[in-house]
Amino acid sequence: MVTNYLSDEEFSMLYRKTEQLQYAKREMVFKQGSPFLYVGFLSEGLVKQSYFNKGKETILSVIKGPALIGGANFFLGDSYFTSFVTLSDCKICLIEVSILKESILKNGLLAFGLTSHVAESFKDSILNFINKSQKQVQGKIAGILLYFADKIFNSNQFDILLSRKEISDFAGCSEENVINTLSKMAKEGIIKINNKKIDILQKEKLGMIFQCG
Amino acid sequence: MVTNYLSDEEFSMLYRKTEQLQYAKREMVFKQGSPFLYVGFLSEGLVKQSYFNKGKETILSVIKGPALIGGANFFLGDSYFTSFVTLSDCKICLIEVSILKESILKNGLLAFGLTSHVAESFKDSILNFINKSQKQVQGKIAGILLYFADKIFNSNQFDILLSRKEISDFAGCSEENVINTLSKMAKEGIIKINNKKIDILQKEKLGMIFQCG
DNA sequence: TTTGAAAACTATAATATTTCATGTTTTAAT
DNA sequence: ATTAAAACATGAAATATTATAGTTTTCAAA
Repeated sequence: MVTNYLSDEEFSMLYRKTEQLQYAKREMVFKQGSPFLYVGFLSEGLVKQSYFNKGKETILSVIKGPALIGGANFFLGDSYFTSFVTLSDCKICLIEVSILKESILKNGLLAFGLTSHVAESFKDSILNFINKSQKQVQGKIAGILLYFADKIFNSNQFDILLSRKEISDFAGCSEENVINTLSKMAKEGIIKINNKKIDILQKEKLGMIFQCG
Repeated sequence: MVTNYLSDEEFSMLYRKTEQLQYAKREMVFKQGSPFLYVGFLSEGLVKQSYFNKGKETILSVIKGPALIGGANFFLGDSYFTSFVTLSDCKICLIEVSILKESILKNGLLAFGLTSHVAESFKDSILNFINKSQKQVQGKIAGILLYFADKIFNSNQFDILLSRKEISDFAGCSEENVINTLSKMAKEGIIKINNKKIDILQKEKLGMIFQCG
């Protein structure tokens, strides 16, 4: 965690200047292209990170608190590289970039910690893309379902907070393909779907599809 | 450039410990998974960066000197995340990680410079993947050709140093699809191919294919 | 509770991509 | 110069993906 690298003084400095906010589902936290003024500490909730290009959305990741969001922009220029939108109610602290920057220049460890965090999240995104680029749609979708089950909800039964369109923007395929693939999996008894509620019935089989597909 | 952030003392320190090496075409510089001991300063030549997974190669980027290679591993663990292989004869300085690390801890600016460089190259990779995920094969291949023409060789006539298989590992499609697409473009008079030598005849058209395809 | 819009779904047709089989050319080593 | 291996090429069949269009379901506002 980033806070591990802060002295008490630095922490209270940041904390005093910090605003903790409550966000509803589907609120924009940071908008791609707008001035980079805050980094967010997502203490509770789920957020999607996406990139928009010619009206097309690509979802880079779904992030679960506690986590830092927007940190990568520290090293990328003056405006947000991607958008962050809540998928559930969230609690987020906004930390002023100018203040965090001061702390970073004084505290090499904090800088290294932040950087490592940013690099890791980049690495995750890239591994995700590599994975997708080597798989067919059913494999990608199996991967997304397993990700939600194991990394986000720690349960085989969950409410996938993304629409079918969004799942397709995450997987990198058409919406119909997502719908078809999910229906087919349901027919084969691998999952049960009830709108956005998903129940993984045969996890090993789903794992196989992810590995092979 | 990274050297901008070094004091004279630091520079000579690094320089004394540094080995400048001559690499032939198709030599491995850093191997994915091996211990991260050196960062490379590629002063001359071309290098490909790839990730291997279950025997499948994914080419992340083709890098032209002068450039830093392997820097991202600073923030990613103890072994190389990707492999780097020369595509042409190259001159590369190997810089010991332990020594660079010392300099970085002492010099916040150097740290920030290195980090920004790393973040930028991650960003490029991600944009590249996003681009590919939204395009069909002809669009991806057009993009690769334009990249070589504009970013690497500054000429519409060049020797693409990748095999058809490698182009497919870069574009994310099958080898035959690359071959077919290139042949089709040649038949339509958009490019001329003679084995690895490529001549872009109708750049606007290629640009259109890149944009639309 | 009704109603209307958005989202989810389905089937089918059209398109794109991969795979496979086969043959040719190029390259590099002897 | 010869030869084996690798790279390149081609076309056709099989498969995967997208596009189109119409239907049903869901959800929230009136």
